[in-house]
Amino acid sequence: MVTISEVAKAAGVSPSTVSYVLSGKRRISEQTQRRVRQAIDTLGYHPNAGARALASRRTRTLGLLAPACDDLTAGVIRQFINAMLTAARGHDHDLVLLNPAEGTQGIRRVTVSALVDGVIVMDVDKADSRVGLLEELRTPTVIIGVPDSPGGLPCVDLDFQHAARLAVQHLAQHGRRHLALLESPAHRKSYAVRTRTGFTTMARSLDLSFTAHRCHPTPDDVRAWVDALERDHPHTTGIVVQNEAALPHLLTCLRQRNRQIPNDISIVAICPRAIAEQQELPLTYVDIPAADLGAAAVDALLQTTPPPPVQLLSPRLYEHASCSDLLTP
Amino acid sequence: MVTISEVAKAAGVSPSTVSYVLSGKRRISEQTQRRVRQAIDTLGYHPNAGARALASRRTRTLGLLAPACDDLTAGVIRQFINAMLTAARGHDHDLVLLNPAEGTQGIRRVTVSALVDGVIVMDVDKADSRVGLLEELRTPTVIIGVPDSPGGLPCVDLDFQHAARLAVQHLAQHGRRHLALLESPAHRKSYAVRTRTGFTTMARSLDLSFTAHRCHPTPDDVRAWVDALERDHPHTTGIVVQNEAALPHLLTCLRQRNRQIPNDISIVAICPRAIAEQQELPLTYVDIPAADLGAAAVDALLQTTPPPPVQLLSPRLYEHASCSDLLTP
DNA sequence: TTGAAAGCGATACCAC
DNA sequence: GTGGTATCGCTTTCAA
Repeated sequence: MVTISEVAKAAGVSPSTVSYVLSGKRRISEQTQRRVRQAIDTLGYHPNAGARALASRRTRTLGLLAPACDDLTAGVIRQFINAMLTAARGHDHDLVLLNPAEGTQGIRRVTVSALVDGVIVMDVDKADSRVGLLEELRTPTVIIGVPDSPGGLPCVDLDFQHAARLAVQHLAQHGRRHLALLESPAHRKSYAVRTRTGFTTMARSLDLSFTAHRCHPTPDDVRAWVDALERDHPHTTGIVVQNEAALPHLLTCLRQRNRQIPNDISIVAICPRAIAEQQELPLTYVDIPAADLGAAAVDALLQTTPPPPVQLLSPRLYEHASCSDLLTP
Repeated sequence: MVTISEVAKAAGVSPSTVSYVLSGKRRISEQTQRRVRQAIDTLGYHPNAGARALASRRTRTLGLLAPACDDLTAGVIRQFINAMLTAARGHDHDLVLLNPAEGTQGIRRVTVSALVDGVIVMDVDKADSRVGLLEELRTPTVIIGVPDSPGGLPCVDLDFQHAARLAVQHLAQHGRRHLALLESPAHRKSYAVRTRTGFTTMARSLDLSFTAHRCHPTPDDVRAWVDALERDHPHTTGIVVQNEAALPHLLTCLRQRNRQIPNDISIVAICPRAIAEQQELPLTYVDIPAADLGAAAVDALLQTTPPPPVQLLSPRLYEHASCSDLLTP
């Protein structure tokens, strides 16, 4: 193992000088800097993470509490994780995965054992028990999502309310006056509620009829959801899909029933672009910009300036063939 | 921050005693142990990770190099990650995510900076540049997958050759004598090759006709794949799907062409159970036991006894409606 | 512009 | 069965 002293010796300087070259916290002459960097390169020196953390009281590591889902939403989560990993590495930080199964204790452990400098919490419930603990621990924290009482913890999220409004507005502009919202079963999550709020308020204000129901992303449940829709709201001509995992099943089901998209029924999904593009037909969608959100979360955590309490990214709608105005009412 | 000395003081013992109570490397009287644990609990003590790593030269952290895919295979990857996280925590270890984008330098960095005690590498190519580096670094490593020249690095994987044989055998038993293999585009991965090998050898030995082609998991490409199949091998009555992300598109496509499953054509997928069960019909599948594989990898990394060079888990086939013998040839 | 040295908090060896 | 303490490799203050 090559240490800072060896580098110092090789460069003919003291260990502290090497340290300062690395941290940039002191002016070092060009000369010396070159010699030190030279030595670092030739010896292949990397500072010992433990020693560095011990001395500086900073670990350069972030904890990430991500949901443990294994269904189709995994793709979205994965995009978030990738984005945050890239952003963290961009700030010369590492990412350790926290186990959701350990709940609140896991967070406590990594923070009080000084394994991480901060924590990013995804997938918070509207009323989330972890929020209280995080505040109390006074560890830098960023939440992806917006719990009912963030209690001072900075939140980063897509403006789902706005996203739903965009979707409704778009459908209305294309002549759809009877809408349905296909919701995910995650009714405890704030994004679900905010989406529904945006959906209903916009539908009301445009004087549209509407209905909204949750549905598990399984073929059977989606079929049942469509059954119920056709029975109770047979005039529905537009569907907003908040439950991205249900998309393939929904499209399958509608096709089996010979419901033409967009002629018989239009669809606007609220989901990441990658998901929308994997579907069997070109979907009009409001993007969930996972990469931007992940990067924003990491930046908020690492910035020296305190981040805004709630940072809602503006949604954008991408128009494709699943909603256009071929309909002749 | 509560330190080991404070715990020691509170318990009326020396710091070393506290350390030994925690590590169990020395016999400590019941009495003392109770007092120490008591103090630990009331003070909420967790040893400082950096200090511990520095003194013990072990970080209790594992590096995980997972592929950064964001498509449907993300679900599989996520299962692996969950399994490994759980297994690692079960051994009182943490997991840091390595950035595939940093390639070989990332591995070097975390090992020489003593951020991790070992590395798990997923998604290795048949000929993978990282293998050489890992050997040279002499960091404990486990590979999930089997590169052509593991060069002494332990490998853990499903026995894909056997898995493909199971699938072929099953189709043959149900009267299918003309088979196709729907491969993923990942022809550089060893599992792809091993699957194909198992497929072809078993098909030959059972005197079946067969064909195998790669396909991107997009609706269009799958449709083209089916087109080619119907044109060049119109008698095909059984498909083995190695490309799990293409499954939904394949099922969609076959349905659109009124090809009944399993009467007209049978399907056996090689994929994790969770994927198989998300499809629109009950698939017969050979399970990729991500949880078992992940756990096996972590165990291999953390066991004191050197792991076997190549550990191939036996596949198991689960029978459902996508392959049964309703066919009357 | 640079060096010396005092910690950081745990481990594990040497004593008893 | 327990205590004292040198040590791990780095950061950062104090001094020059």
